[in-house]
Amino acid sequence: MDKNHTASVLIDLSAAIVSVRGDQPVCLTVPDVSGYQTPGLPFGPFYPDRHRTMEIGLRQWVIEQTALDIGYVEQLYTFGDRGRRSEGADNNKENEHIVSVGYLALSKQCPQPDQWSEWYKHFPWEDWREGRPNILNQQIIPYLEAWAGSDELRRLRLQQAFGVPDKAWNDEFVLDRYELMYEAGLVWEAYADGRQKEKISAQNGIAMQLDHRRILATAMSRLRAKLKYRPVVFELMPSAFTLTHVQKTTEAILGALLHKQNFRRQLAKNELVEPTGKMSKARGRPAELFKFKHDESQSTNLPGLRIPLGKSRNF
Amino acid sequence: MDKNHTASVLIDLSAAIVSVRGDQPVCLTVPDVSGYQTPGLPFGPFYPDRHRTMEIGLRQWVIEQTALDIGYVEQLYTFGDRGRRSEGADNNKENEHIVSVGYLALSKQCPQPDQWSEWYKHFPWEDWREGRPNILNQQIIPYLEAWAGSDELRRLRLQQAFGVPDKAWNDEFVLDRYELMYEAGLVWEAYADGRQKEKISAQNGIAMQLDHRRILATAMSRLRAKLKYRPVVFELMPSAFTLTHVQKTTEAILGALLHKQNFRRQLAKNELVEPTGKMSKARGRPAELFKFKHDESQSTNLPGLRIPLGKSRNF
DNA sequence: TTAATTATACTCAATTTGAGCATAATAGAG
DNA sequence: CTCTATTATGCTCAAATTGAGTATAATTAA
Repeated sequence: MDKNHTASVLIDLSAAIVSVRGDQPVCLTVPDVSGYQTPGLPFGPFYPDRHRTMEIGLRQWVIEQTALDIGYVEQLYTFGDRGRRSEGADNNKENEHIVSVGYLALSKQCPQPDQWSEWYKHFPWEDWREGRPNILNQQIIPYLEAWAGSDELRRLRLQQAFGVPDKAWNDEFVLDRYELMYEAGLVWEAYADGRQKEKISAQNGIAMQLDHRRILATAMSRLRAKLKYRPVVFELMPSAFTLTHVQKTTEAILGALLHKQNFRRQLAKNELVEPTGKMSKARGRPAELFKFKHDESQSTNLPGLRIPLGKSRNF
Repeated sequence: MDKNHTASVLIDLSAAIVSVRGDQPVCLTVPDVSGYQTPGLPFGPFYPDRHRTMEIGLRQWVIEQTALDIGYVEQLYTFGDRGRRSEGADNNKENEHIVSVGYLALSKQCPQPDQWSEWYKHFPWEDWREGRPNILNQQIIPYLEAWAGSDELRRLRLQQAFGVPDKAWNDEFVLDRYELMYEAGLVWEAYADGRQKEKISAQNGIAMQLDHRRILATAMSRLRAKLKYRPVVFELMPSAFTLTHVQKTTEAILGALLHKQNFRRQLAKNELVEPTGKMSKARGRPAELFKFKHDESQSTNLPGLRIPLGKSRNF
């Protein structure tokens, strides 16, 4: 190993801080700084001699910058290739390289509505709650088909990620779909990174700064997967809630509708909730209010919801 | 954010390169350098201006140093806290901080037997193929019970990780168990890091350098989990194999025995293998030789083995 | 030729899933 | 006060999957 190469880097801790507002999953964003109208994920530097672990460092700047109470935090992925980042007018001395460590954090509340951006504005093809999104057949699939042409490998990846022509849609493959669209030049970021010469015509969702939409896609994939075997939904719920509320929150994240009675059966079987004795009042028959049965410390290792793995989700 | 703190770090890419030799999962290790008799995982520095992504950087030094053909590579976790590392006599200028990015890599072969270390020498409590390991009841559990005392939180974590007293053993919680043992001062690394004053008497598995045993535990957890829903076993198999061979390999990684007929039914149902027409010859009735049905490019997104999630595994 | 060994086909009860109907409890309209 | 819209919840039932076998086949080694 020769030493003619620099190995010193700066570390950014980027966070996809997720919450659910009404029936929409949202993500904390910071306003545009680059001149484009693209929001970004919040991030802060990691100071290794100030914080013992990166997670502590992350929690620190989240508290300082947002005053949010984030309970659940999970490391997503470490990206060594940030594309255009290092050319910018940042405060890094002499064009130093930046590695970004992406985190997923869950928040029960989302105050200051304008700072939270809805997932499906950035990924309109991922919300199947009202049937197959039109943007797929009208925009995305035809473009991707053309891009694949007769390339066998590309067609296989297309089939895997988007289920075309005959396979089922898998809600967990958010990242795969985004990366395929990036490679095919179907998202703005591909143009911004110089992979694509012409600016694309269609707005395939609102773009984000740097690789932030990729980090969000990673967060969505991970959260959708985790939901099915660990009880993380409750990190997004208030202390007391109705079963329907849990279901609506789950459906928002999955971008798909679930069978009501079967959903409740899973909750009951796994003993994830217990009644508070109180009732909610709204339109219709009042619903019982429940609370999550277990404390934070062990919540990550509990069974989860056992949601069907993607059958019957092909419309 | 003040700037009185340094933010510049060096990046190590550490790899748990896993293979299976006979009926034992093994991991590539490098000999001791620190004077203790503890092996370590191989690692190399990341040069951000030489390699576009960290995975490329990793593959590069693996090829240079080991000449191994690693197909499957997956990022595990990025650790910001390496304990004793920065005090060492390393070649980093002025005590620079090191962040280590852990990777899991799978190799079909493992030449040079002395360089590969068996998993269960480092984690003897994780191999349940011949029943519940004695070391649990004779060493580990009594110590942990004493450590927990009447602390409610500690007892809960103990129950989660080790299943005591009445819950089932979950083969995926390798990391949780290791970290609990570390906190309780039951492994050598806790002593080496200065968390534990006295050197522990019992050898609870062979220790490793720095945080390498933690990285290996992360790799084991991830691989055991992944095995159940993605067909990664085939990354450890030769091009043609018998169904029994697949099962033995799976059992080695899980550290648990599986029901033969049901295992084969899963393989058949998910259409993961296809016959080659050839037969193996050994003792007993010859077995048909199969090959993995799909190419590398999509293998990560295929269904997998759907192995029971940990029932009936409490002896 | 026989025993030991390994492979594979087939069976069956228990459990889980997918999908639905039936009934209960409320608010608000008339 | 009664009816209707609305939401909650209990219950059923067929289909699929899982867990745990038994039975039989094809080899090698003695």
